[in-house]
Amino acid sequence: MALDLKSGQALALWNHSMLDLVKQDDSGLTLRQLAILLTVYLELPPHTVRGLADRLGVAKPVISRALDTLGRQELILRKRDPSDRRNVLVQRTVKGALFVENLGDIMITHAKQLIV
Amino acid sequence: MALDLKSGQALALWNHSMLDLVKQDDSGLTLRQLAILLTVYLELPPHTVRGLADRLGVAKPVISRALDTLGRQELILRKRDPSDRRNVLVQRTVKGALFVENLGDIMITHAKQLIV
DNA sequence: TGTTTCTATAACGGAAACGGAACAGTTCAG
DNA sequence: CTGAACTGTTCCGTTTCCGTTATAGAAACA
Repeated sequence: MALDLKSGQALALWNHSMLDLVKQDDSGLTLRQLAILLTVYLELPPHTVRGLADRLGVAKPVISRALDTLGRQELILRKRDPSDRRNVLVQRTVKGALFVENLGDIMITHAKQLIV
Repeated sequence: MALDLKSGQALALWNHSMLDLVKQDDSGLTLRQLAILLTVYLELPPHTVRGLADRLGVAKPVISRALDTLGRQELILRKRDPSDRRNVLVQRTVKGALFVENLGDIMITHAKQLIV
C-alpha cells in the first residue's frame, strides 16, 4: 500500500527531525552538502562529481568544494577511478555511515509519534 | 495507528525531498534557517528570538542574523511585541507560507511513491 | 529613583560558501 | 600524434555565516 502521508504530517516530521539534527550536530553542513551526503549513501554507486552535479542541478565546482568539506570531516572519501582516471569516485566511510544511520534514527523516532 | 516507517524509507523520503528543494530553490537557506522557518510556520505562536534560540539550542545572535536573512527574502516578518516591547514577535508572510506549502507538496509527492 | 535584569541587536575578526572563469590531466578520434 | 572533448580541480573576488563580546532599550524591583 502506498504511504498516504498528509502534507502537514510530513512537514512536522521534517521540522522535528531538523530541530534534532541542528541541536545534535556541530558539523555545520549546508543543505547542499547534506543532499550530497544522502545521495551518496542511499543511491546506487558509482557516484562521480559530474553525476552529483547533474543530480543536484548545480555546477561542478560546487560539488568539488562540498566534497572537500565532507572529506575533511571524513564523511566521504574520494578515489580515482582506475578504469577512467578522469573520474573521481565518491565512496562511503564508517563515520559517514554512522551519521546517516543516526539521521534515520531521528526520523523514525518522530515518525512513531505521528498518527496516521 | 502510529506511523511505522522504516529508517531506510524515511531517509529516502528526506533524500528525494531535499534534492527537489535544492534544485528548485535558489534561496540558499542554511539548515538552521530552514529549521527556524519550519518552526515558525508549524508550531504555535508566539515566536520570539529567545524562544527560537532555546528551541534550536543556539545563541540568540544566531537567530537574529537568521531572521535578517529570512526577512530580506520576505519569508518572515518581525514585529515588536506591544505588551512587552523587549520582545520581537516573528510572524508569517504570504511568501513564506507558499514556500512551506511547496515543501509539503514535495514531500507528499515522494511519500506517495513509498511502499509501506 | 536607580540599579538590576531581561530583551534583542550591532560589531568584531575569522572561516567558509558562493558563481564563474581558467586550469591541468585523461581519453579518444581523426 | 595532435588536437578536441571530457574529467575534476583551483583560483578569483564577493558575500555570507560563524561565535563571541559589547551595546542599547525596556521592564521589574528594591
